[in-house]
Amino acid sequence: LIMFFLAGKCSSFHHVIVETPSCSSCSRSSPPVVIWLLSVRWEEERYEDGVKWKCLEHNGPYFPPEYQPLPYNVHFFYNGKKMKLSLAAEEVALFFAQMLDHEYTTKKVFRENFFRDWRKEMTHQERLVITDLEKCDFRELHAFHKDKVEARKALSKEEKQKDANQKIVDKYGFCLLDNHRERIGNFKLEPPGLFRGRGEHPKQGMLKKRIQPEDIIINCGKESKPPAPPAGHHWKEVRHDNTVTWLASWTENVQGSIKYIMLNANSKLKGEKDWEKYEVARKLKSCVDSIRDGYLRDLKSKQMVTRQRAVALYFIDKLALRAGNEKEEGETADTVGCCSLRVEHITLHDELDGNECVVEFDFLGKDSIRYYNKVPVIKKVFKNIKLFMENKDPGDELFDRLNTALLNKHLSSLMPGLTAKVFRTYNASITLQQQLQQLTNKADNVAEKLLSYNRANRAVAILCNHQRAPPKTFEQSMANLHSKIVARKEQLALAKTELKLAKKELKTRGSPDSKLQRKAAAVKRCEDQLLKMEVQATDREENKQIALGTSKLNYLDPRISVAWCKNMDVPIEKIYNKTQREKFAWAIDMTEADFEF
DNA sequence: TAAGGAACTTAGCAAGCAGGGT
DNA sequence: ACCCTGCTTGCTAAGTTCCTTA
Repeated sequence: LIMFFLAGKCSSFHHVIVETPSCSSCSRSSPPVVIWLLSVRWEEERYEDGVKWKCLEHNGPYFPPEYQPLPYNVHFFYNGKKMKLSLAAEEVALFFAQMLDHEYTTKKVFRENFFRDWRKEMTHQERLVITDLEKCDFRELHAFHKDKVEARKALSKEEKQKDANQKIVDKYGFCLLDNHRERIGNFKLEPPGLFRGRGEHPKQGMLKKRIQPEDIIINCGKESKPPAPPAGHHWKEVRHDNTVTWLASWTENVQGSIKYIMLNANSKLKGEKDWEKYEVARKLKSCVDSIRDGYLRDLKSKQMVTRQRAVALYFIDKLALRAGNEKEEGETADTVGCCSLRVEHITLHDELDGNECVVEFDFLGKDSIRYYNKVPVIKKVFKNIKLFMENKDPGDELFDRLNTALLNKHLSSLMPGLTAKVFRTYNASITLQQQLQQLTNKADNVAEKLLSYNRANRAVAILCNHQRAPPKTFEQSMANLHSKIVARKEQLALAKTELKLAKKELKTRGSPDSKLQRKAAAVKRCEDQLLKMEVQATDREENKQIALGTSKLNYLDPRISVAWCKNMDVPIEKIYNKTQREKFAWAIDMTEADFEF
């Protein structure tokens, strides 16, 4: 061990138990002796530029089960008449039938796209007959599907299905990367179905085809045995590219984009990348002041591009907007980010609600989530925006001279590795750290500490606009919680009177002390539970439309949270569930209480 | 420099599941 | 033992960024 240490192969000893035995006769201590080595952090040799691994072995993707034809007593009807469909047409019909409970199957675009693609799967004969979607009756298929779901629900307690599933995971769920067994993130191929984009997607309803082995490129180590394709099939290609991290890829037919099978977030490869991301963000912390000075200066530039870049950066920094690449029209839902903002997305107010120079944002961002915000900005920014909007139509780009490539090129010249998205990471993490400092008070109990943590998390989620639809049962569950609180309050009052009674009894009749203690404990228990429930109610109410998960998983340096837990004496399990702990194992392992982002 | 391709991160939804309450 | 509810997990779409090609 010491030889490795001296050779620089091992940078630190983790969990090494050292004992200093004393001599039994003279009781002097001997030099420390390493008696137990639990784990050592090895400084594994860095691979040369761009190389991600040396050996990679896996069993390829798991294919979804083949289509099972409908039973004889389930019928499709066209124009009121029973009609037996070909296997291919039947499969696609069932996709549609399965979705019938969803509102979007009533949407015009969805139906048109579905019908067009469905007809492509039909035989010539079928195509001649089936010419109008309105005359199609999928009700029996729909009912068949619902029965199947019900049946599976009842069956799900049976363990045998779990067994089969476990076998699949064991075989396909892991790979061997540089002699480490690593979990794969998405080893199951996406099953065929109807595409449902988010928002008003022009391609919604189109058929997402079944992926064949012939569509798949396998990536694995040169020396390793490539996975075997399903019997009677072959892979599109087997390659050995160790500059990338994916194990398999294919081109998806609806958007024509490439999809990948990659490692789980808890893998070494992903963990290191995550750590790097936060290190870049921390580096931004050390130079963000001069970068801010820079773009504030640029607001006065003679060059229009420079001014637009400065205003865009101001938004990205202050509001944590995404970069906003331009998108091909008609291929995706109409959403924008910073650089692709259009005139119609902002309204300027010289004065609003007692603030001067207010910019009102209203646009659809990623996933067609609405961004709505009224932001007071500095005068120079306000004037510039006015200028950018002059003589433009609502549909014109606000930053007509700017795009993400230009912006990122500038950013990387200010700091290596700096891009627009680093600002989101940086501002999210620094906000969490500041909020935790402000909100947490050492005297709080665990429940209140956690409320503070969630509030800090919430501040970040609001900044990043991470929304969610309030759960359908939200009002109901709030009401339930409140009635429970009322009940608990009554119980508390009761416990208190009983305690008083016990006290009196003790004075007058000298009844046993243990009874008094029991009653006091009951009051305490009630108070604790009441507080816990009240905190929970507050938390839930404040969280109604906010999604905390995304920021926790992708934007907040886990070391901030780990250090906070250590300082606050809160178990890490209270803020990270099992998956999250696995993903952030690197941070949980290395972070000391004095960590500062 | 524009356009498209490739690789990887970020995102919300909903099915599934576990754990608490009755 | 059972049911409900809220969290976890899987899923896969939708972004960003960097690279390649013309």
